[in-house]
Amino acid sequence: MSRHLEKTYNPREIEPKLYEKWCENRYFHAEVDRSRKPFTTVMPPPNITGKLHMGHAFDDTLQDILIRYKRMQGYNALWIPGTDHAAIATEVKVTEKLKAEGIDKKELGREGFLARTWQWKEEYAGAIQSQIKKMGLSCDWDRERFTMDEGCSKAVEEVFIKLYEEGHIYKGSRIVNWCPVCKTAISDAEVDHEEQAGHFWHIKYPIAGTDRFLEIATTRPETMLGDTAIAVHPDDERYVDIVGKTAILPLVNREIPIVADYYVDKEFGTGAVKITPAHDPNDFEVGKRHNLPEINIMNDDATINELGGKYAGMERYEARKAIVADLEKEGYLVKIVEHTHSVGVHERCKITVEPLIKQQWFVKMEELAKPAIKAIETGELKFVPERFNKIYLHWLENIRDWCISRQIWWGHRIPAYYCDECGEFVVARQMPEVCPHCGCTHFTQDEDTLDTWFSSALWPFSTLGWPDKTEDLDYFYPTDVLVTGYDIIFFWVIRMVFSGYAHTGKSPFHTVFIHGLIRDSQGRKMSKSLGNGVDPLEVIEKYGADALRLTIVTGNAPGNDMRFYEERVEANRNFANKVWNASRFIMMNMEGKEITVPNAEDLAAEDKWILSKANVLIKDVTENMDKFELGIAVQKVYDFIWDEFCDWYIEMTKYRTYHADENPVSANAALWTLKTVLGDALKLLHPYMPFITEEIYGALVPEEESLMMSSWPVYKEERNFAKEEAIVERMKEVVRGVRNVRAEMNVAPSRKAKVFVVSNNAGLRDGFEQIKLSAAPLMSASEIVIQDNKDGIGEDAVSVVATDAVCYLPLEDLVDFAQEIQRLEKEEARLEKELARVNGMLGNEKFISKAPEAKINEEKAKLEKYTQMMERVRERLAGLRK
RNA sequence: GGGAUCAUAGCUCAGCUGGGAGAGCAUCUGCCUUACAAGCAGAGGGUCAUAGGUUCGAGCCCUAUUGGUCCCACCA
Repeated sequence: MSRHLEKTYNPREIEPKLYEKWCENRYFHAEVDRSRKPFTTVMPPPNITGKLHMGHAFDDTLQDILIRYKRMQGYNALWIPGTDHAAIATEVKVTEKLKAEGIDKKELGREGFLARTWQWKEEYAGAIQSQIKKMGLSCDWDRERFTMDEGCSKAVEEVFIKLYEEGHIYKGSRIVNWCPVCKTAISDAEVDHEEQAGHFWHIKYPIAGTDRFLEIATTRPETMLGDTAIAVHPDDERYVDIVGKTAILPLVNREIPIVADYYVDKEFGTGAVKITPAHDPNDFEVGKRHNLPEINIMNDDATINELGGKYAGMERYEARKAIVADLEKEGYLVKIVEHTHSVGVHERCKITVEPLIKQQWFVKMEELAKPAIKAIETGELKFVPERFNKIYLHWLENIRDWCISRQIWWGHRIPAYYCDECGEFVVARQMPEVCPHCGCTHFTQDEDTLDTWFSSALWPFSTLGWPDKTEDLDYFYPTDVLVTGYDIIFFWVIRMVFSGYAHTGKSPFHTVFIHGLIRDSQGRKMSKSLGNGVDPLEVIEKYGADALRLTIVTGNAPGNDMRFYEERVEANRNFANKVWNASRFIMMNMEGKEITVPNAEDLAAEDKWILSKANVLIKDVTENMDKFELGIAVQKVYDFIWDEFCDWYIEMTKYRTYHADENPVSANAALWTLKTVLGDALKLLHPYMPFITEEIYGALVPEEESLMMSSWPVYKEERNFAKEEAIVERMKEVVRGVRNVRAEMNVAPSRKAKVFVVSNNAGLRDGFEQIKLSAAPLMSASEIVIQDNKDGIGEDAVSVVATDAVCYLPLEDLVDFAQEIQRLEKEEARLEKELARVNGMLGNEKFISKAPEAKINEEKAKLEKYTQMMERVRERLAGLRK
């Protein structure tokens, strides 16, 4: 007995109810079960800085589709959810919030600030969790994690110590990207480059002991305060004689050497470069080669420090102005040239970063990168789409050391302890008791915290219990697929892969499934400042989560960006409604009936046809999903349900179900087929539209506990019905032809007419005979008469030519002869074109000799079919023209 | 400077390993046919950016060009 479905599909009511049921039954939960194969995915942990946006909805929907699919296939599917502490990003947000409350972060102190941030974390992680639930994501809530929870923190500490002990982590003074607003060092990956209009200031430096000058050009004149040399190319004839001499730094009056270095490009500018080792990464290198002093002229907030003489205390751009003015006044400024160049900005606050020399902690990357590179070559790791292999490899092959220390409070504090006496440090799990260097017993922990990506890099195994050797880790790790956007390959994917190899000896996943970004309808990135972001929750509220999910995963190629259109969500909501109503109709017909499995011979041709179609669909969809072609897969299900199943099959069952008393066996066969095919279609659709499919399935198959826990349909050889498929396809041609004629002649559907089908193919006539009652309503036929001759068909009947058959509509009083001739002439022209094409191919000797035989036979069959059709059309035309 | 990617119907985009140009939306026509007007049945609309090449056959493969987007890179 089926349960009733409500009259209208109402996602708002259904969705939360089902999600609750899934959770209550713990369907999302996975435990170690050695009898089954695991399928594991970790959710890229969203930052606790705010609500989820469309990008998350996209990313998470893709994962949910994969997880639900694999779960139905019988895998022990585990999807670990969680959130990321997002070090700097969160610290900035909390600081802003405090500021709005009139609280200065420093007043609160480290402990107080962290307490407030944990409060913030609770609030936002909760909001994120409820959003995830709204989207229907089937992640294992019993295993929800946070990058700063106890286990993850332990993993971070373990990794830091291990890498330090192995010599992969070092502390050193290097040029780092310094954010003067966040007042912390950041990694290269956190710097965005922006093209900015700027200037080249050409400045002349006097050469000591001569009356000559050396002209240089710079985009950052204020850095001259820290110049410690001028460099020229060793082979530059213009400057050969002055290498080894010194120049006088204008305004500062410091004598600086003129050195020769291959770094300088002879062709560029004047061929002479000012060297500021403390404020430029290249100059830093040059400085090392020539043992130049490093003069840091800036404070942490990018104001000039005491080494900047009269400019001390000025903000960097203020100082720039003042210096340029002074240079001009004193005659050192040669010229100013307009120049656009790329400027590094901090991705979080968009402030221009300042390269500065700082004591920081670094991860030495060269060795660690090697296995991650090899992983692609050996195929242990692959990207989908494949083109992202290159991007990944290019970055790894040119990797630089990773600056991991941050001068902020929110994050994992570096486990290094400094002796209060001698200043030496010890890297350890706990504060040491005695200093190995001086024997002192007082220590202070390093104030710095780690880059937020340091902990996310461990996510695939820290969430499974690493560094402990847990059962979970042994069973679920390595994970299978990682789904993420191309924008964080560098930040995250690469770091997970090398971390996986370094700490577990394995790649943390075998496949990285990369997707693009969601943009607004004009193709712009969704952003807060533009106010063009679309809130997934609002869309869900209006159209339901299923419609949103379907929209997100269709209509774009893997790895490409997609534009978001509300119209598309609406169209998909309409599809949901279509599925709902079709199901409702089927269940209405099933009402009160005991449906039994029919004998094969009781199945009508149309039953076999749709079963056959569904069977192929199952195979295709499974193949597509295995290749991560999720959009293609669901498009096929969509087309099948709407076109084949609803528009053809359901329509064809109406006669039999409406006249069940005439032939109960046939009616049962129809109902059974309806139920079976709908059931399979719901299964195929379930990963994409979990809510509506679960709700319907519950009513359709109440004896089963849940659709999400049911098994994925499989292709069955015995469901191939080629003969019946062919007959129904022929009948569809007839129906289309008749409909066409009626439409063109403006005959109302209410006006039923007799249809004659004439064919000299006995098998086809027999097949048509069996399905004519089912097909009649589709063409508003009062009766379909099938015969092998034209007896009883008036000369003025309109004819439609189909493969192997002609059908006639005696529409005497409705037909305009001239119009009918025109119609047939159009048909004749179409066939002529087709024949020309086929004849062209078959008449081509090269085609015959080189094309595969199957293709040739295919074309030969077409030739025969079109020739026959042409004969009939011409015959008919001749008759009409008489 | 290097690399990726895109250019297909009015709009947004599919088109898997080469084998008769597709979808959704929009437009037009006709239908309240007892599951669905969030629907049904039809129609119009494309030199697949340009030029070569490979092939029996190219939207698809190769080369070049044009135009857009993006990523990477230390050019002072």
